[in-house]
Amino acid sequence: MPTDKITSLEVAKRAGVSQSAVSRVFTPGASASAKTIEKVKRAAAELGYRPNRMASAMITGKSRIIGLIVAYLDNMFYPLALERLSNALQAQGYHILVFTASNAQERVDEIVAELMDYQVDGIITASVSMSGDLTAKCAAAGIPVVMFNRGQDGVDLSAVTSANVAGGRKIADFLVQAGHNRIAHISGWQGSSTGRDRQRGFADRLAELGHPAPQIIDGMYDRDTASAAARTLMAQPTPPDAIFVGNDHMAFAVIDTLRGELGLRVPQDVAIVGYDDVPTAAWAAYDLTTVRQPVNQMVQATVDLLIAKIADPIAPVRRVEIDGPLIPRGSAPQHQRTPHEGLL
Amino acid sequence: MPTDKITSLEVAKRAGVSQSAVSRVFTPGASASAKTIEKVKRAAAELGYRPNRMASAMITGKSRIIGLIVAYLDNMFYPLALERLSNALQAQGYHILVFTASNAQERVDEIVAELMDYQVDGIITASVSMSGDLTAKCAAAGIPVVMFNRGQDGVDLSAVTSANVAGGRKIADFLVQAGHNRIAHISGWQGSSTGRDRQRGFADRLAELGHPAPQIIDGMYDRDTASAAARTLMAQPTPPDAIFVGNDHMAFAVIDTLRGELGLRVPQDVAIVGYDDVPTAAWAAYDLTTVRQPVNQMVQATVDLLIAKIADPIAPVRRVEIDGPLIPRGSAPQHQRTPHEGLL
DNA sequence: CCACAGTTTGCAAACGTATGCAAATTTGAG
DNA sequence: CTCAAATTTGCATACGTTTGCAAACTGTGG
Repeated sequence: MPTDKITSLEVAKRAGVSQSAVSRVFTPGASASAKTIEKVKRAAAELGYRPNRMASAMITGKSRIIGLIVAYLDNMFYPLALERLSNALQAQGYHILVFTASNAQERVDEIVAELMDYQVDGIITASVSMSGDLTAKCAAAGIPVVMFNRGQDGVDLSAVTSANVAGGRKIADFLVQAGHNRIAHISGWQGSSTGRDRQRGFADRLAELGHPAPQIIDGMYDRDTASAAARTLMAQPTPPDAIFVGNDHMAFAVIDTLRGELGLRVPQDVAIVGYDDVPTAAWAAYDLTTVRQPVNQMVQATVDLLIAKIADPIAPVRRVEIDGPLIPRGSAPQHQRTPHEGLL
Repeated sequence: MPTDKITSLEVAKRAGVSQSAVSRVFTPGASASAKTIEKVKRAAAELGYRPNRMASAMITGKSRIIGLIVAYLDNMFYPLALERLSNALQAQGYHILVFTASNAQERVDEIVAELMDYQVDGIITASVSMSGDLTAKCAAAGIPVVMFNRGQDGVDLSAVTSANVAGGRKIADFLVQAGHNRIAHISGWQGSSTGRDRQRGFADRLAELGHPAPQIIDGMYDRDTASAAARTLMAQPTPPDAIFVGNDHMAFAVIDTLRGELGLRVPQDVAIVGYDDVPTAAWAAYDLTTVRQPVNQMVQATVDLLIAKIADPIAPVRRVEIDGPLIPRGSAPQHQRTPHEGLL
């Protein structure tokens, strides 16, 4: 082992300075003369020295690690967000420690405890909710938390989401404009703010436009549940001619079920609109009309909020909502629909 | 802040023992009397004490962090692997620190340096290659490395892959059996062992069966490149009647291009076979015949190899290949094909 | 009741870095 | 060239844990 463990002391010895000098050269805010910097950098380079982050973390309390708690990775929206978050944080000198929380609540508590063991500088939660006392614990420990793509009432945590209510409204406008009059909704999980908000915006806007309340089934953000919901909807005497599905992941399942299992045409028999605009939505097989969640902007906002809170613990809690456009594609055409009674 | 920083010393004081006793209670291998354990655990619980991992990491050199270097997350195979790896490692008390390597080689070097800063106990690389001197550096630093879903020649690193050569052969057998005689291949990136091995198994087996060498285009594991390759193949005077595409991710693009853009029928005009069996392959829109990569087994083998190497640095380097079945689906039916001259 | 082996315990010294403090050095103005 | 102000430097300590060592304690057979 030629280059096993090089400490700042060895570098100091070789550079002919004190250990503190070496430390200062590698500490951003510290003062050192140009001459010292030069000598130390040279010696460090020759020995292949790099500061030991663990030692540094212990003394400063800053690990430069961000804990990410994530539940599902099968909805492509999250892997993408993870990738972008990781890149954005790497650019700032942070890295992501991943914690997968199958789902259950008590697991989240245990996970946060583990996170604190690692002295993480901040926590990002994605597709998962934290209990109130847990957030209290984080606050007490002084760990900034930002919720990504999920809000939570009655908890003073920063959160970044897309403008879900506005998105739901856009879809209502779009479907009404396109001439649909039997409109249904397979909603996102009603236990999540995203699911509720999208549904609320959608239903409220339909009501404003004088449309009857849409039939709604909770799809639970689950493919099978969404497929079952689609079957239920279409088995009725007067099936819908348009369905807003609470996210793209479920929308794909719904389209598969309609086309493959029920022999229906999308969009001719039923128009389908999703939410997220994951890459697959643009694939020809689905060509899904959907509302885009601007991942990059959401990621940037999340990172900014977190970094700000780490730098200044007094930074205020904020709820950021980022608006995303409706992307019209083939599964729900934009133009006025020719009158057509669909199935019946 | 009620519970800010509780150290082992405070617990010791409250429990009426020495600080070392507290440490020993929380250190698996250490000895402590039942009475002491009881007292310490009680005091720790009352104060909400948890050992500081950073301090522990500094002194033992073990961080219980595994570095994961991953390039793309848009091929669903990797998010799934990440999720499974994270779960498997969490079960062993380890966690994953994510490093996204866009792709470039020099980035990987920098990333490994950063990894070493964090004193990671081990490294898993997925969809990315390490240079030889880099592996030397890791070996020198005593950091075990396991390559996931990628082999590398001339480098003594442990690697876990599926049986790619065998998989390629299975596909050759399958397509020949189904009666195809104009067989082409849009290969995985030839810079990767997976791409090369699948191609080799496929081409070798076709030759063994007395078939002419298939036409091969490198799809680079990229959707656009694969689509372009599909266009090129089908634009020929005698287009293929079956294409083996190097992974599912590209196969979806190929199917979209064939059906949407070229107006061809899959499987009637061209049969398509993929590789990976990501969840989307089972979706009705694609219903893709493919060779399954047994993610769970691959993950388990990876974790086992890594843990073994961490526990015992002398553990031998191993190459594990796990065989996966061909999953027949609609994109390339199993039964004998009725004679049919396809396009021409 | 004693000697002895086996446990358990506390003491103190690490681990590698950051940082307050005071001494030493450099800088700049007059 | 001188002196004060500003900057740089080294010393020593602290961070929270693990661990070798020797002392104290436990239980056992004679």
